Amino acid sequence: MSTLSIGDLARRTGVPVETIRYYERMGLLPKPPRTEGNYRAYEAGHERRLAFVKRSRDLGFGLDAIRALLDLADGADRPCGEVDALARDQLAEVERKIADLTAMRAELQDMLGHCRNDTVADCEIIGRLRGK
Amino acid sequence: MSTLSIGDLARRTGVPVETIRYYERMGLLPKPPRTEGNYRAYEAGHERRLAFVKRSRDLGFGLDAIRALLDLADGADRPCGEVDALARDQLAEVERKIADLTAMRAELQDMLGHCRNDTVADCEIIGRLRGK
DNA sequence: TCTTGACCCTGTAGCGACTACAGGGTGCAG
DNA sequence: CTGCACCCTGTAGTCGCTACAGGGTCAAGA
Repeated sequence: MSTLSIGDLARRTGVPVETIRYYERMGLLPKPPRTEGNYRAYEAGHERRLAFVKRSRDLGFGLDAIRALLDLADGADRPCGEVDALARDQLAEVERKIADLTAMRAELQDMLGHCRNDTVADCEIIGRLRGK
Repeated sequence: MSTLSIGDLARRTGVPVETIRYYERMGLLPKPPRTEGNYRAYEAGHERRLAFVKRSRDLGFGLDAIRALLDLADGADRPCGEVDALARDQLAEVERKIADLTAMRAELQDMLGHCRNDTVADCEIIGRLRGK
């Protein structure tokens, strides 16, 4: 056969077996045909779809957005404005998180830079957590 | 009275009422005394402690780390090496997240930069999600 | 043939840090 | 005395997995 077990698919895509089953339950992957012994039997189309999901997850898209992207990807003739909008929303979200984390990093670095390694009573870090 | 209701405390600290009750259940805040009508009655010490928790959360510390920081903050005479270590761990975590998000941002920006706003079939974004 | 072990199945519970009810009680102003 | 804002407990939902428990399947080796 040219079919893949769920374990094969997991190895090829780097997505854990449990996560593949989870994506199926969430409606991101179609239910594959089963073997006589009730094992899932995947084909190349399933692997491509899962790879799409994984790349989208790696870019931080949520499962709802990925469902939408998959739907859009299936309609070849439609304009890609909606795809663009989803990507833009995701970029905005990523930039918001970077801004938050950059502020945290600055404060943590500053706290650590002032640490004189003495007792907790005089600790700059504790002092700032208590309210500067 | 100089005591605060949970709503007062929420307004003063910017921490939602439900979250304050949650922190109490999680052992981050001591159980406050109650009024006759079974309302929580907070004092200044509670407000300081909650402010400490909030500042720590704003820096991204997890609740376990905050519990540890609170314990350390109470022992004034001990050296602050453990505090330092917790802050360093947190900084490393923040830097890891920034690195991940920065890579996502670059890829999203690149995808959007190549979008020629035509049909989904030729869409650069979809194309890259499918596997470049 | 039997057994071992790796794999697969379903269903459910747990994670972190909240958030959102449902279904009730309290307390004060008009 | 009647609203209404506020408070109480307890439980369930969020997101995206992850980790069992308790079983079934299947191929290789003794």
